[in-house]
Amino acid sequence: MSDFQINTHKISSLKKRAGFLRVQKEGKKWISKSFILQICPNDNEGQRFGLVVTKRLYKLAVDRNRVKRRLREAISEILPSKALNNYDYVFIARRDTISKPYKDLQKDMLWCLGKLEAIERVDDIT
RNA sequence: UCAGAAGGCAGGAUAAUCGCGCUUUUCUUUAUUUAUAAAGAAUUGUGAGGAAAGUCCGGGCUUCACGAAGACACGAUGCCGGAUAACAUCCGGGUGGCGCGAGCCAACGGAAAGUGCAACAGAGAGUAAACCGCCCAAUUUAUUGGGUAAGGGUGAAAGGGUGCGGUAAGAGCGCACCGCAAGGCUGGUAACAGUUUUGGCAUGGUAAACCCCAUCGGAAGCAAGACCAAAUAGGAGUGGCGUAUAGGUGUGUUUUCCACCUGUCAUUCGGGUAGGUCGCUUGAGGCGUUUAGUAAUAAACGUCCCAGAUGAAUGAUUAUCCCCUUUUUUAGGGACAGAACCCGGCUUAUAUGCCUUCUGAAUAA
Repeated sequence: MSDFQINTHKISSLKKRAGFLRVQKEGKKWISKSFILQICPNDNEGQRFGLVVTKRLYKLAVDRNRVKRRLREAISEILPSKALNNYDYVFIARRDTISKPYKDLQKDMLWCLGKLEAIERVDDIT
């Protein structure tokens, strides 16, 4: 498993409720103004991401779809090149996600990853 | 020009970079029987709505039930004719109401089958009733007995209305006109309309109160359902015999009959959760022309293929233009809102712009 494979690997999405629950229970999380990020290592299944946009947050389907698209766009730009492989990432939308400019979303994502990745690197060293 | 009425259309535009679903073609790699499957890359085409929404009706499609007779429910619809696969929809007409008008609105069958309901006021509220008044009679001159629904008063509503005659005073008591009811005739497919004869006023309202009448209605839904299939549990189908007792099933409930099952014997073999594939988009399809019809719509011909996802693609960022608000340099904003098996409707939300026809008023010719 080389670094080259990480970059070309296509990120897949979490599809089962069980996967989300596992990340929530076993993973670590960091909260930004745009969203909440939860991460958790998986069994060599590559990078996987999940999106959570509850109906309570946005009443209209149009708004929920818009939030998901913006987050997915940012994920596909950042995750494969910057984040660790063989981890599951779950993004939970917050009330401000829809009104934040796109650049702020990118910044918050890098910030969250940085905070969480730093912890993981310490584990790798030890 | 102003004020309105009816109907229809559009639902920001263009470009650049990056990206997603499905799809066309090609190439590479891997596996095996020269072809197919899987993965990756490039490439072609395409990718939300008028309401995609609410899930309120009607269908298609799918599975189950698709025995007989009887009784009792339940739900929906409700002027007439037509359109349609069907409808609670649509079109045309009738009746009633509103508006100067164009037009709009209508749960619009039955109250002489029955039951119920109506506060307060009022003498009396439904087989009418005598408080005041009017008239007659009697007498103790102020009351009693009787007649009377024309007048007053009460009320949402007082048992036909107006006028004339009539009378003690009155009264459909009689007559005329209007209304009402029943019958006839004429027009209309019909709802209904017109007209005429008779009656002599009976039958107040409420059925989105129960109800009655007529018509219609099997149930559940694509998480329907079909197939491939790790796991797990032991069963499932078919045929014969039996059918004594008892129980169960037969899709609103229930009764009777009837059938089947729970029993036993023989025989056959798969079973179906995770996951996957199909169902899944060529259809009561769109567009155009012609013909028939007042119209809804139908027919014929030509032409087009126009989302098919499944933790759910249809986007992100930037620039220019357009529109709106504004402090007119600039800044902010772009209605309602996102397909989930598919159609026909209904209902609700909807910034802004545009078009057609018609009505009323004012002015000018």
